[in-house]
Amino acid sequence: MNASRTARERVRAELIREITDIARRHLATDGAGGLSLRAVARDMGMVSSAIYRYFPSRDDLLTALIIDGYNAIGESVEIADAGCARDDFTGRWLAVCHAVRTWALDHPHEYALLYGSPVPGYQAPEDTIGPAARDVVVYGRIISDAQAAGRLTPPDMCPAPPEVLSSDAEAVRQLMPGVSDDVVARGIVAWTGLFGMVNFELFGQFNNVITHRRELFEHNMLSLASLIGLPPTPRA
Amino acid sequence: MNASRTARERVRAELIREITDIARRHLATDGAGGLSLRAVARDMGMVSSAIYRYFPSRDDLLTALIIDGYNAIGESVEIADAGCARDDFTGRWLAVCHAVRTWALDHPHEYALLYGSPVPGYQAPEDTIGPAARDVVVYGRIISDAQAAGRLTPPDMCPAPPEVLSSDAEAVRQLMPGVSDDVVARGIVAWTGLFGMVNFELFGQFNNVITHRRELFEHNMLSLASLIGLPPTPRA
DNA sequence: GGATCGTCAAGAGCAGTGCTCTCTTTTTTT
DNA sequence: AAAAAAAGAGAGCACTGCTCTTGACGATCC
Repeated sequence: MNASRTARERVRAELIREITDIARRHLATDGAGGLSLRAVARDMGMVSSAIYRYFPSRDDLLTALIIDGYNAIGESVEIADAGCARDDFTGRWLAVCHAVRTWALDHPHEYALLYGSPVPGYQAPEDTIGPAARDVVVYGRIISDAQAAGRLTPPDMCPAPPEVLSSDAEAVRQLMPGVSDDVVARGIVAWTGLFGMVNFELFGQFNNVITHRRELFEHNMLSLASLIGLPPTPRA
Repeated sequence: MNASRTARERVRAELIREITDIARRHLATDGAGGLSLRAVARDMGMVSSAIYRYFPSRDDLLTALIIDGYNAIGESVEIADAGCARDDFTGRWLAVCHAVRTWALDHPHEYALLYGSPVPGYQAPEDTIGPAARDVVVYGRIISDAQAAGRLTPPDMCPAPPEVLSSDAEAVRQLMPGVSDDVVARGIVAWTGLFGMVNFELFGQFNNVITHRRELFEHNMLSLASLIGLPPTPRA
């Protein structure tokens, strides 16, 4: 009985996979707002109402795509980090930055779904916060590793973070154990700066202004690396 | 004839204003995707097709809202900057940062329209690039003023920007005359970092993680200020 | 083996959307 | 006053998300 039930379940799982695949294709071409259950159903040779057997609502389909997206960019970041020498902290940071940017440029609509404005009327459920952390976990490990190796020497040029931020810093420190509140704050600057750059490039703020985007991006990521206190050059 | 013609035109202008006002209210509550011409028409006691006399398409209405939004945030930034002592460069930078953040928090959906993911199927026309620059013009003037006053001393901690970026730097330098390529690049880091922070806060990336958001924001903006080379403390 | 029950596809239908057309009314111009 | 321009009203098209009912298929139990 277990086998037979699994047979059904397997068909179901396969259909769910096919639906999300087609939906992702639609997402890539038309964006989140253009994602239509009926169109997906048409592509599958199904009638629209049948889709609702698998996804109770359009938002549930979106949620599935969002989780997949977080996992995809997270995996991409993990692979990029894994391809670097463990003690090349700046290189690992740069690799992570380029992985984020490249993935974003390759999947603009999916990226917009993850890091752009929330889809109107859609509220991200709790299921998304786990996979959402995959990329930042990698980032935290880089900082933490550099700190442990004694290679983190942030330039002192601005006041330490105010006392009131210590509880927040403590929360973030779970991702990057062993670093000071100051480094936590700098880490947030760099991380948000990374996504700020990607957002500007992807959402059109650089149009008609910046042409050598990859070079500017890399240079700016190096600036942020030095703000964190990472060694000035990769492989140094 | 001029007066009579103006009479009609005045009614027309008034109606356009009323449409955009109602549309903005809908935008504030339902977001860009929930903006419905029919709903706006209903609120005005009009029939839906009549709206098309004033805005040929939903996208044109969106464009009007976007231009208004850029002007609103730009004006907000201008006022914030104008409220500071001219030689308090770090204070002016901080004021601009807070103006952007406050406006974003007060008008989240409008902000998302400007700096979030592009609305699906909507392509921003050229009309939007003028007003879009209002805030960054203020920013550029702060940097430029600080440079002219000899108060811009960027810490040297990372390599200068590569040669290939000089043409892009030249374009950006129109906003901040008199500064080096290095400062231009740092300026872009800070500017994108500002919006990166606001995006993270507004789009939910800080949920369940950061609680003292204003304090963290201000501290991080000070970090970025020191990266640019602005004096470490306001009013110094 | 046959009855039963859960799962699924199909279709009709509801309320809503952007947008286009035609027709009538109102206002301006001549 | 007549002609012309502008605006409102309404019907209609194609589309959307979603719900409900109907009928068929397949696994399960006696």
